[in-house]
Amino acid sequence: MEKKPYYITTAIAYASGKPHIGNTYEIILADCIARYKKLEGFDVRFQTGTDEHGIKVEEKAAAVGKTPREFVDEVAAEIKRIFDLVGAKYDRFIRTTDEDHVVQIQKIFKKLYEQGDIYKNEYEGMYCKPCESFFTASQLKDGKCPDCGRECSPAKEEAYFFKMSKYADRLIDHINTHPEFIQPESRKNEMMKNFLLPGLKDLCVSRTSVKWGIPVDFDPNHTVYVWIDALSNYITGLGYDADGNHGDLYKKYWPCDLHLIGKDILRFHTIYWPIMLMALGEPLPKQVFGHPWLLTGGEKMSKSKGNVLYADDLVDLFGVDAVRYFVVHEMPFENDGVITWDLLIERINSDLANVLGNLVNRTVSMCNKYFGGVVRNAGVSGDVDSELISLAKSTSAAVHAKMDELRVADALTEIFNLFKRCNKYIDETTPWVLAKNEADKDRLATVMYNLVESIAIGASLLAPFLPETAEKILAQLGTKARAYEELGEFGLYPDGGKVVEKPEILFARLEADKVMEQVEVIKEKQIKEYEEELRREAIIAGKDPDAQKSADSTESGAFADLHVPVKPEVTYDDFAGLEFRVGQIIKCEEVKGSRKLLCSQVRFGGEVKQIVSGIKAYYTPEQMVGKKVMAIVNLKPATLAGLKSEGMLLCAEDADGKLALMVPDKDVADGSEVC
RNA sequence: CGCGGGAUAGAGCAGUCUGGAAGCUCGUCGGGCUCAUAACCCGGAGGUCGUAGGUUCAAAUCCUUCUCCCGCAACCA
Repeated sequence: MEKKPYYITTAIAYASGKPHIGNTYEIILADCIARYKKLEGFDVRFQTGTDEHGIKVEEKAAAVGKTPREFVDEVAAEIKRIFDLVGAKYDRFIRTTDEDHVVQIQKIFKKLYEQGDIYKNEYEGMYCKPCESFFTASQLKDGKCPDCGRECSPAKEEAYFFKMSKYADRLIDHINTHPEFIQPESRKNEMMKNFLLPGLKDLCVSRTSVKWGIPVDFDPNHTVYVWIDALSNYITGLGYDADGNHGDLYKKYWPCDLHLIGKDILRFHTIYWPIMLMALGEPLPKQVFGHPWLLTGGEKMSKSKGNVLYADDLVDLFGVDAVRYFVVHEMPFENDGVITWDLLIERINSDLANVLGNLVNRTVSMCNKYFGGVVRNAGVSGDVDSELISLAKSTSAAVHAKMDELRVADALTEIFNLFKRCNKYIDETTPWVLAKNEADKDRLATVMYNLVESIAIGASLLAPFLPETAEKILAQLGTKARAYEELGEFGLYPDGGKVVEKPEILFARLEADKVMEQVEVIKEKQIKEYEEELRREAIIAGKDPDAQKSADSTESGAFADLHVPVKPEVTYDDFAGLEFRVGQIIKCEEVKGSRKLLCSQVRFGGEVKQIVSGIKAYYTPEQMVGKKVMAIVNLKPATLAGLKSEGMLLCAEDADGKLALMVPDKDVADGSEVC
């Protein structure tokens, strides 16, 4: 019988840096699903890879003095290394710089253009000349280029746009008639209400300002912008051909069974991607699952705090399967999951070391102790056997049910319930008591057989999730993994089989203190690397390399190199062009409908200006009133939340974005100039 | 009132759609056992299910109010 195809993909990782455990989680989850489907008898194809184009890669490469190509080669290799490290067995690791991908992207772009779905227009935004970059108004920092800090000016750029609106109704209809399309279902409403129902805007699909990307072949000034490039990997990786001469893989595996992605990019996968496919006349993926995030405690992962968790550090400390177990088990279906060192240690100790590892260990030990390692079904059953046996036989079905709903964490729990039941069975049957009485020998043999058989079933089910561990357990039991159809049966362990002489410890118990010592080392290393990175960026931003040397030699501690100027030098005239004055806040109120803004009336001598500031989180209007503050008063007025703002209050901002108003050290009259 | 999600035992979560005796894992306390990695098994304590109302014979679950978190979107001059 021909196997049914099953095609699963992850999002492709952006090749701008090393992926942390949150990114890696997705690969592990996908790998578990892929391996499980394989076990079930599907002809599985699993694709992952890297998204390598775009401005960020261009910049990062420049920061380390490399060409984009050299840079992405390195990062892609690193990402691949980490994916391999966690045991992911993908069938293709696609890179958006792969030749076959590039060719098809150009063809796809052309096809869409020729059939009128892509049209040329103008993109409007703020433009920074030195950086040759466009920014949206919201990306600007203090009205200036977020990268170099220089003035930006409104400009237009020629760009290609995709007619999203044309297909919106069809997509809405598809989503309504295919409730399983977007998972979890709660996300469906979000997409509908936020983006589809209010009306889709046409999507900008090319740039002239980004050079590192796939050129539009019929208009070489243009580069294909991220969406068409990245999303299409799911079909180009199968040999899709825009002219219709598809490869065999495409014919076999498309449409995709499951796109596994982070919840943050659900919008692109459930709106833009389906519409692109509609335009190309191809079938839509069957399901898109936006999985939640793994968070570290209440804190966000941040390199400057040294609390970013990387898969390779975790694997070093705990081993591959422990990491796989944790991330998959701890991740709930809809809400974000939490990962901390404490939780990690706790989980590994209680589930892997105590429940599973110890079970295998004590079982193998007893087999050796009582029967020289031989496992014999002597057929003397007891009352307590049936419960264990029926659980062992039904676990496979329970796992199947959970996996069908993509509840991978729950599937794992089902398997562990069987192992827990085994531990209980040992207590119920007390083999050590049976061993004392020669008359109970056959009963004892049967008990051991039931245990070995149950563990063999559990280990076979565990294989997709913890492949190494499953293999080790089966090897210790002296048997092989069961086929999927056999998992509902009990008694397949060969009568007279033999376990290994000495059980090997599967998961050693962890001592929290010792682990935390190693964690500290990792944290320090990370903070150092982060500082190194800042330093490099500072150099690129135009800092004198000689000054850099002296900073190196002073060794004046962690922060010595953190406050190097990152903006280019200015002349005194530049400075003198800015007018700062002391003003007194005479009135202040919250801006309605805004979460961050306060609107203040500030008196500068005879003049009162209205200034809107984003500091609601740090000051109440009452605290503001009466304060003498410093402000720039000749800034071009802007409109914020519908209110005119005629200046900007000066604040100190720390690394966390906390703000503190700058106030004069001594009491001075409002209106005084700051110079 | 921009959109959405969340609030359940010390910690991490399920249960909410389809009302019907508050559950799981870890931790903690007590007991049992000794084959095993101080493990395993049994039992206990611990929650007015965020607040305030409403519907109902019955509400964690349905409706309304408010508070606090978190995403996205934005307006962080």
